[in-house]
Amino acid sequence: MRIATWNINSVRLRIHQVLRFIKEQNIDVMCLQETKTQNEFFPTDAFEQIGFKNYYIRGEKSYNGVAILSKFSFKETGHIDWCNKLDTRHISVKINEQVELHNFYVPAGGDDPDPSVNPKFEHKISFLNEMRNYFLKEKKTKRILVGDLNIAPLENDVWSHNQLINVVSHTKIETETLLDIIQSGDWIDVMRELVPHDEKLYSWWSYRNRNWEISNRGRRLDHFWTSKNLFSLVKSGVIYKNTRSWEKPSDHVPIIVDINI
DNA sequence: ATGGTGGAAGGTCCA
Repeated sequence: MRIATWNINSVRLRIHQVLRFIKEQNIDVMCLQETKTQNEFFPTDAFEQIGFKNYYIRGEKSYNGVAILSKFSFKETGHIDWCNKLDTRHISVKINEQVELHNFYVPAGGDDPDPSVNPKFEHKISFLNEMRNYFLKEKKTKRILVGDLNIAPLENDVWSHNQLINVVSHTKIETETLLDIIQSGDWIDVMRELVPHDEKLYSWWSYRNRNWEISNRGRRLDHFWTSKNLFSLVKSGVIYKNTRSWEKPSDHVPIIVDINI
């Protein structure tokens, strides 16, 4: 099964890019974040026309929004209203009898990495703590977790560890908390299991840099994890950088993982 | 220290 995750930054604006990506890369299960539309306006027809007749979407006006679309049938297992907010940042499904798939859009956290003055950063940290506590209780299950987690946890997940150490997405509290979620939840960070830690690895390049490819000031904000008890079935994984060069691109690029389930 | 760009809106908020 070939599963992909992509922060698409408006599914309606970039529907043709998503369809092109799915067809060119022969994706089976497509997970999206930042769809930025209510369910009634989600372009489900376009997905159905390429054989993606199964979907679980959860969106709101203008912000957030997550979706899982698939060639194969699955069972919706619901969503959690993290931090008691009714925002659309999470859904989960069972893609077979055994395996649960979680799709997350973690809060970006605003600019100031001080939870006492920046409520967005406080929200991000609270969200992460709730994620940690939730998955502590799920250790025996077979799980996949994907999405835009808005944190680059390792030194070579950013273009300059020293210059970004006080920048939201790479601060100590964020990176330590994310690594703790991985460790305490028996997760494997698939892309980092496949790529040595001394190699730079990014999934996002800011729109604010016109020469994004030359300057290459990226960050690895997007993630694909499996539970430890599932990782042996992972056959390959890539961060598919090509889409960042497409016309009117998302600032994030997809991750593709092949897994024998 | 600042601003750089993009999306959904049709204000400005958010990234």
